[in-house]
Amino acid sequence: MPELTDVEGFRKVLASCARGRRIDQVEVYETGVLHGVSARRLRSELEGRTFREPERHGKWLLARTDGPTVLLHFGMTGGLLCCDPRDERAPHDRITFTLGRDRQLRYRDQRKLKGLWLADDAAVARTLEAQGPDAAAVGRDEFDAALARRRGTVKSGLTDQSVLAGIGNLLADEILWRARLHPARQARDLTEGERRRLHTDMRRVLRSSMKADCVPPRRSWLTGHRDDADPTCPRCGTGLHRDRVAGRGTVWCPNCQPPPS
DNA sequence: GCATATGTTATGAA
DNA sequence: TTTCATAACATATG
Repeated sequence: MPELTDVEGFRKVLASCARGRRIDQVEVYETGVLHGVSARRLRSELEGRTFREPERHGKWLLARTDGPTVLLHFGMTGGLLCCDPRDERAPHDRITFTLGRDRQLRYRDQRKLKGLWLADDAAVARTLEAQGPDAAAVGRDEFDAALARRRGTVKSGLTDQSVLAGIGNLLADEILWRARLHPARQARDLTEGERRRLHTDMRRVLRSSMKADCVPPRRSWLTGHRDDADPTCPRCGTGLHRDRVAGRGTVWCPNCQPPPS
């Protein structure tokens, strides 16, 4: 699931569930999601600490404490839940943080593609250095500059986390459809007007998606049609095309999004 | 068995 | 140096 919008939802879960609360107990059920830290050290570094205001950059969630920061990445199937410690554990609950008598934060992940890192401020900075500006915060000029110097397709530019942080496969298709740009257009070939439109529509898509904590599968959106057996464009009724662009399954409207010439 | 899945990264090639 | 496709990672589903 997790793109910027989903991770922003997890940030809200973390803030409302855990901010200001003391970590009484850390339980590791699957060490495969730990990176560069043992279960023993994770426990000893975090138990007794208090969660502070969490932050997000792109698809990274920064769980700040009064000690080290827990960096979380959710891969394709990860999530963060606020539970009661007495709730039955789900098969894919990998790490739990018990916060007092009636709260437990759970990192749940089926595929274990990513996971948790324990980081001091310098390590946090190193991780974020590799990331482009956050897609939900980037201004038009910076967005413009990043795309104008980018070679390759506009879709690969949007989804490259070192160019722009937070856009995944679903969001990229939705944004390009909204801006009426074919995903295989060369980023450098976009006119200034097209880049401006792309920035505006990206902000629109992100704002609506962040309200829903996901890319909403509404029937008025591309995402609401992409899994149909015979999908059509909600704007013009034309049959949608599907192919591989930038290495990912990509859906677009051949009428609204004219191919590169 | 095959292909697919909202993510990242190592690898080799263009 | 950048960008591309591909495979790999681990798991589920159609």
